[in-house]
Amino acid sequence: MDPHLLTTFVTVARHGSFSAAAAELGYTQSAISQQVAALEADLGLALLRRRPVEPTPAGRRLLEHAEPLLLRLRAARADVLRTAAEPRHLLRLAATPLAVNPVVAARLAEARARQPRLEIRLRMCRAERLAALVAEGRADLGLADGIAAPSDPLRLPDAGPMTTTGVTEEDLVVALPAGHPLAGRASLRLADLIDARWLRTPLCPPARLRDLVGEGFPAGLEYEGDDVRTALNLAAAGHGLTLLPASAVPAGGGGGGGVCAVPVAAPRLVHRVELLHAALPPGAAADLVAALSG
Amino acid sequence: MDPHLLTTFVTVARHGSFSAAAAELGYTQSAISQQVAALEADLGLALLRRRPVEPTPAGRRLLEHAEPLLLRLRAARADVLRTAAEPRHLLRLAATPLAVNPVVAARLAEARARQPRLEIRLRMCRAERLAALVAEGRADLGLADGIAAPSDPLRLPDAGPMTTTGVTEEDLVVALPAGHPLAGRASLRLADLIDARWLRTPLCPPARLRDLVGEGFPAGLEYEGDDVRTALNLAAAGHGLTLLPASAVPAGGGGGGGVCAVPVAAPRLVHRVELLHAALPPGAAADLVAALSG
DNA sequence: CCAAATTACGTCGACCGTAAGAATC
DNA sequence: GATTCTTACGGTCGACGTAATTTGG
Repeated sequence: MDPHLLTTFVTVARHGSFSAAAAELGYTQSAISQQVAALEADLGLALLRRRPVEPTPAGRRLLEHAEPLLLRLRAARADVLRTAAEPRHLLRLAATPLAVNPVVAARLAEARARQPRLEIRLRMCRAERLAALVAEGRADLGLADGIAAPSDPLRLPDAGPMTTTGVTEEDLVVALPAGHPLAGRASLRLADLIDARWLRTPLCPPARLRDLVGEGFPAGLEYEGDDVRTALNLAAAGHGLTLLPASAVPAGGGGGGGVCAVPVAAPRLVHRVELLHAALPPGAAADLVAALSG
Repeated sequence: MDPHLLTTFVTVARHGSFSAAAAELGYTQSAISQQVAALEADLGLALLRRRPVEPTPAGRRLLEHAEPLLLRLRAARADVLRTAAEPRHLLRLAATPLAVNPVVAARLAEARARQPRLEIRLRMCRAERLAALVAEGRADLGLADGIAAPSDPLRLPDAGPMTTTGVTEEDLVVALPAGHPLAGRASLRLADLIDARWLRTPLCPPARLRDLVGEGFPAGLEYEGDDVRTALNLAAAGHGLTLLPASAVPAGGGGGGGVCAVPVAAPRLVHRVELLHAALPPGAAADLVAALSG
């Protein structure tokens, strides 16, 4: 179970070819063959079927383990090395699309006002990748958003020891087309919407939606992008409902096409933004964390 | 970052001695010294201060990563090997103290009635260790209990890809001494108890309690065991309140000393039991999982 | 001065590359 | 028969043990 052999195995499985893996890793075919053989000998069972090269059941199981394992290994290395890094003034921030709400943006501004030398590079990414980015040190700080019960932490993929801090919580609303029968309501319950069509978008993770609304709700349009205005336009046009933080839906229901935001009364849920970071690089990071935490 | 070197490093740190680690691992002092040196050279920084032997800040950080990392490595190996294991009729079950409630016990009985050859060895353990036990294959199935919002999964330490299934959810009650001012109430809110003294016991994880009740509640007695009757007796005697599943508190408020169980009305919480398992060993396991899932 | 970690050095084994040998499409 | 993986074999480098050396209490 040497990580070295594990990466080789993963690469071979991904390419479906020993020679391609050899090319990528800078080894000869022969070495790859020996490494795979060594791993199989170590475990005492076949991991790959040859010609065509594809994982056996045991191999598939190992693949499920190997990826997070290697991620955590890289994360550990990055985290330890960070303790000896020199101070930086450029902070690389990674955020999910809905994480930079007005409050977060304002706090970032405060921090920059207090620390003129502070530079921030903000990069967007999906929630699943965010923890990995931060863990591996490819981002210094992460801002993740999600739906949770009030004061409950978000469920983020575990990529090793990391600090998570709640930043904001705000009301959750359902974005309805202006003409929808429930559009005028002061609030509604998700249970009332069990038959509604939902917009499938990474803005509101489908897995979470399934938990909340129930299994097998009729799927509306699937929008693979993460632009909020596009999602709102789609919602306004009746392609499906969306769960969004209140601040993401323009007030008054005006705008282009008319969406109406109705707060979710039950279950009690909030849209939560969380800050996550591994060991902080010395420098401006600690101040920014403090500023964001409020 | 060879796991081999990592285990050596962890062992040295735990013993605070190179020679002791050498004895445990079956190496010479010299080898240990070289291994630690190799790890430090690889990372480019000191991990241990010598004489006395204790971790540097970077070393402490690495230790935080190393333990879960090595656990996951063992877990991966065990999981893959299990795919090739021969069928077993003895199932090793691990459970947290409150997980085997009447419903779970009844379902276990059903399964045994249907499968006469099925043997079950039940072993108790704390929640923190349960996921590790199952992941490493030292138990085939795990039954974990905890407090969560209705239909929300439990927060278990992540020890790799595992299947979790909800088994039961039941009401959560506060165990109050019979004479307590709130004892007669039909229900109460946790917010009402913010100033109460709580019994600190692994039966109700203190971390979770802090989340629910708030920071810095006055700590009552700390009970390190996990016997429910003892906890009830302590609660009856006024040492502090406890959150328990309804079925754990004898009805009628009678019993030895008098505790009164008052359901928790807000926040909406349940006591949840979850079944977790990695790859199922062939044999009776799948049936048992089905029986427990209801 | 003693216990304990480091360094020096020799040996053995692991791993990779070259090259020849199977196996499958 | 060509491509692709496997096996054979030799060289190199790394890892461990023995033993001498240094360091710190």
